[in-house]
Amino acid sequence: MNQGSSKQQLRAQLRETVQVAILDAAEELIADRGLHAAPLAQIARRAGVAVGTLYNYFADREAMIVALFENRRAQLRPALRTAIAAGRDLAFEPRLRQFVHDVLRVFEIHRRFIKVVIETEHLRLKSSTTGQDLGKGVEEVVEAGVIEGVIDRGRAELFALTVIAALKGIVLRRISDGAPLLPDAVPLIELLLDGARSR
Amino acid sequence: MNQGSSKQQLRAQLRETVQVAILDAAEELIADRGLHAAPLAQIARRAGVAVGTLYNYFADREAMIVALFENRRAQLRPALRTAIAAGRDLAFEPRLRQFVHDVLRVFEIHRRFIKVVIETEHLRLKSSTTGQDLGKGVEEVVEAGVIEGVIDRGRAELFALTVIAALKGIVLRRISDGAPLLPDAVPLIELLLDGARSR
Amino acid sequence: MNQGSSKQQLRAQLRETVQVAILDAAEELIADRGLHAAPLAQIARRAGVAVGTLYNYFADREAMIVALFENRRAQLRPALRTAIAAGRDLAFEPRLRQFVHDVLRVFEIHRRFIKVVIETEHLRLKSSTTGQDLGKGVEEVVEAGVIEGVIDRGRAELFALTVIAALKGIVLRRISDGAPLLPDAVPLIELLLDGARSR
Amino acid sequence: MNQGSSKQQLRAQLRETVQVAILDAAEELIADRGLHAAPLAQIARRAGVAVGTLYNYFADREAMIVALFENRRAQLRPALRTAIAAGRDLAFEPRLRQFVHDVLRVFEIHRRFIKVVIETEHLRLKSSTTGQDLGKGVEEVVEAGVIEGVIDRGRAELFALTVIAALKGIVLRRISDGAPLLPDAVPLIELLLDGARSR
DNA sequence: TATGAATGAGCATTCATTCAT
DNA sequence: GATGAATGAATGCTCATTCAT
Repeated sequence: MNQGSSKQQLRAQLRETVQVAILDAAEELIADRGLHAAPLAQIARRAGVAVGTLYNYFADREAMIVALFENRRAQLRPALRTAIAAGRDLAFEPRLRQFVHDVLRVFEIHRRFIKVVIETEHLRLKSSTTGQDLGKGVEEVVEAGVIEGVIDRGRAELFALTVIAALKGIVLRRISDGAPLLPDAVPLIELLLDGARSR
Repeated sequence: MNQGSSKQQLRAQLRETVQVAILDAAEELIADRGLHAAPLAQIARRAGVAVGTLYNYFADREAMIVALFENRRAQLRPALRTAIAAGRDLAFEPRLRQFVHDVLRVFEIHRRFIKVVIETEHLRLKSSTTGQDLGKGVEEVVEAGVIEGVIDRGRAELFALTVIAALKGIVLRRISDGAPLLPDAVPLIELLLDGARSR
Repeated sequence: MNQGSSKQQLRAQLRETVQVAILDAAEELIADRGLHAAPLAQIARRAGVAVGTLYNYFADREAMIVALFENRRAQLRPALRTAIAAGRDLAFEPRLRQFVHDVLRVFEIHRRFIKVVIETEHLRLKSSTTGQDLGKGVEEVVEAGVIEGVIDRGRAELFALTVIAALKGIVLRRISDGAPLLPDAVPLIELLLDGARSR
Repeated sequence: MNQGSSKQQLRAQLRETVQVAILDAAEELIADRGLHAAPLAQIARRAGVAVGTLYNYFADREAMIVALFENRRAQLRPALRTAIAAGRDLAFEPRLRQFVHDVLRVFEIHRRFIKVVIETEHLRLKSSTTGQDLGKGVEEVVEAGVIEGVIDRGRAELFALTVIAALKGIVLRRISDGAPLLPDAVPLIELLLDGARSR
């Protein structure tokens, strides 16, 4: 077997490594201080490179942010799609359970980025579509619930909105507390399906 | 009776008028474009004063933002407190209904500022306490529900979190759609208390 | 008589003064070192203002350059137009003499800027039209010579080209030598009309 | 005879080839966009080499420019010298004709570089001596005219200046129009010797 | 007090130069 | 020698803040 790597491969790997370091640094800073408090100088320092190096990887600051969102999305989207598709054969309730569970599991892996996504949502960055991906997923599942007759069509929109908002709110809180996300999956579903009244 | 105003009073009124204009302009710009896209020059222009004038009213930009948040809070807080206090004699369910209704009514009046509050929450501005005020209110009501036995203590935190998140999410959506907030009050309460399952 | 100036007038005068200082500084630096060796920091220093101040007068560097060219042109163009119009009643030869004389007199007053114009001509700045103004003038005069029968139509273009080139070349040389421009007027005309052969 | 090339010779040839490619690329870019709009990265790309390679051939950017000017001058200068020397036995008028004709013929071959030379003349690059070479030639020829009594000594400088300026102006125009240079040789000489007046 | 011009620190970006492979 | 990524100084530009009038 060819265990060695060609010079080109080595270069490409090195490039990859540096790019990953830059995007990680950017994500970290943005998550910690916000998109507008993450100057390139700091990103470069945290990534361990010079400022000019950033421009060997991205055309400009915006392109770097776009790359960050697209890179993360490339990891998140398939998982979200799988989460949506996974329960397609299930009845509404188990499907919703499954979906929320899967979503939180994915979000857990990308905590830092999820924080960034939620906190920058109001900026309506064109490259930030993860929020929409989540929205689509919830809507699809809810629509299944409507068709199945479990959810009133008239209440579907509000329900979807609430699911999305609750997910974001809880995730944000847990992330800021350094707490895990998954434990909230089951109680949240029960709350949303059966209501808060104890029986 | 002294119907006239002393020169001092006139001065004070003028000051008040200008300050209000400045804070309104700031709020408007921040709501429209974000905290970091609201330069003092634009705020001054929109307020109809010169840049230098801003510094006769506020020590610096941050102080102006603080003043904006405190000014609005001064209007919101009493209303929120009233909303909390109002239902103190009611049972949990009607109290929650009342509370959510009152909150949305207050938020409706301050749509623009509420947008600002929610969208800047992640910046953890020390002066921004409206979110906490809301949180406190929800927690107090929920606590009443726990004491009354309607809400399980173990689920209280999640329930409170969900109520808060749902309120924020729905309010943000309605504001961005230009839709009124109040129509969501009743359905939301029903959803949260009884669950999404149609019966 | 009102010898005093209103506050506004004073402000406007001050503004004018500063703007003139900036454009002069820019012209000086560009004349000395070239358009691409005149950083805003140096222009500001030479004008005795801070860098930021430049932006109170011009939108950006390019706008400043444009303003420089337009300001100078506003002074040069009328003089060139007058130079062209002045000899309209004269026969070709005296008209050409008059024209060249007038042109050199105007150029003498704006030596520094003329240097800039000639040396930046190849950059084809949209705002730099003085070269064209001169070209138009020469062509008009030459056309009069053609109509009068003094100049062959077939040689008119080359003659115009040569007049323009000679003017630029001589002017540039005299400016770089610190010599006056006018003394060349008469000999140049004689050379161009009668040829170099001594008789 | 040794018809083959040693390894060293091959190396030297390769070096030569690459250097030529680099200088050509530099000349092309500078002619098209100007000295200050020709970054090394673009020169390298156009030459088909990596940026770092440039530094194996030239100490730095300036040295590269110097090399470009010296390389071209090495081709131009002999031709100019020949042009000057060629007419040494001729009378002034035919000598001037010959000279201008020869100069334009040489310039035709090096259009691109001549454009660069004329347009960068005001930068007074130490390495750019082609303009001086031309000047020397014109002066020598004119001096012959003075000695021969055809040109007044008092008008010699102006005549020389005008010849040089006219040559540059016409050449620049023809190059920018994509027109050939030689057709202007005869009419230009007639104009300069006999004047513009048609007889 | 109101005004708006002046200031300069901070930021994004470019590009000649260096250097490890 | 060739490569191209890394470097950081230089530059244009923004904007909160200061200050003379």
